Amino acid sequence: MRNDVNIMPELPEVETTLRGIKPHILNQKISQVIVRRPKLRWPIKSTINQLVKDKTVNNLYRVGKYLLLETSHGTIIIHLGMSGSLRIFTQPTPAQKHDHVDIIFNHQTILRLNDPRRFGAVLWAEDPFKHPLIANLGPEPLSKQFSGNYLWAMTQKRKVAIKNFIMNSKIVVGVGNIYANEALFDAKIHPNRSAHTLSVQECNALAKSIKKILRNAIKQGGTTLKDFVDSNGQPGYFSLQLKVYDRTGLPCFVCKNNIEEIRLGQRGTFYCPECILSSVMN
DNA sequence: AAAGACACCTGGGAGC
DNA sequence: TGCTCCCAGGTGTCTT
Repeated sequence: MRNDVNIMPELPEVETTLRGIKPHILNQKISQVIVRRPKLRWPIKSTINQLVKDKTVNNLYRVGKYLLLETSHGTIIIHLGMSGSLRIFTQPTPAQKHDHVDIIFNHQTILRLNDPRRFGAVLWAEDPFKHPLIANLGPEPLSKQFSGNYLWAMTQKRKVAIKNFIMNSKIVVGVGNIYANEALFDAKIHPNRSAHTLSVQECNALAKSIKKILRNAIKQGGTTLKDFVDSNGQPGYFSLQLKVYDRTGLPCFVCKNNIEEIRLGQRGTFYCPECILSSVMN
C-alpha cells in the first residue's frame, strides 16, 4: 500500500480545507504575498503582490477543486494539484521545504501553500468565471443539477469508458481517480463500460453513489478539521475508507472475491468483477 | 468533436 | 549504502 493514498486533495479535501481556512481569512486584509517558488503548474504572476496587497477577502468559496479568494477587485484562484495543502499559521513560522507561497493577512496570519510535486496553481483573475480554467466546468457533483437524468443525457453518443467520463470536469467537477473508482464500485458498474451503454437507472445509481461517497468523505473530513489546517497538526488529509482503490488482489469487503486492476486513461482502475456480475444477474 | 497519449513533478519504493 | 528506474496522479494540451 502506498502511503500517499491519503494525501491527495480531491473535492472533499478541498472542501475541508475551505472550511478550515475560512474563519481565519474571511474579511481579513491581505498585507503581503510572498512567492518563494513561482514555478508551479503555471507560473505565478510576478505582479501578484501588487494585485492583491491591501485588498480584503470578502468571499471565499470552492468551485470544483478550485479555491477562490474574492477581493474587492479580483480573485485569487488556488488549486492544490495532487500534493498541495494549505495551512494557517497565526505567528511567524519558518518556511519548510516545498512551502512555495505565503499570503499574509493583517501582518500576522499566514495562509501557506505547501506543494511537493508542484502540480498546484496560484492564479489571479479579475473575473474568475471568465478564466479559461473555470469558465467551461461542468456542474458540482453535490448540486441538484447533477442528477441521473443529467448524467444519462450527457452520456448519449459518448463511447469513452464511464470512469473516464465521470472524471471529465466538463461533465462534472471534482471527481478524481480515487472517488471515481469508489463510486463505480458502490453503483456496481464496471469502470470500462462505454458511457452510452448505461441505462437511465444505472446513471441514477451512479449519480447517487458519487454524491454519497463525496458526502461521506466531507463528513469524515469535518472530524479532523483542526489538524487539517492547524499549525500544530500534521498537514495531512484524513485517511479514506477505500473499498477498491489500491486494493488489487485483496478480498472484496462485500463478496470476498479478489479486487482486480486495469488501466483506463493511464490511471489505476480497481473493481470487483463478482459484485458487478451479481448486479447484472439481478 | 471525441478520445487517447503525453506532459508536468517529486518522494518513495524496488531492484541491483 | 547508494544509485537508477519506475510509479502515482489532476488536468491542460497536443495528436490522431
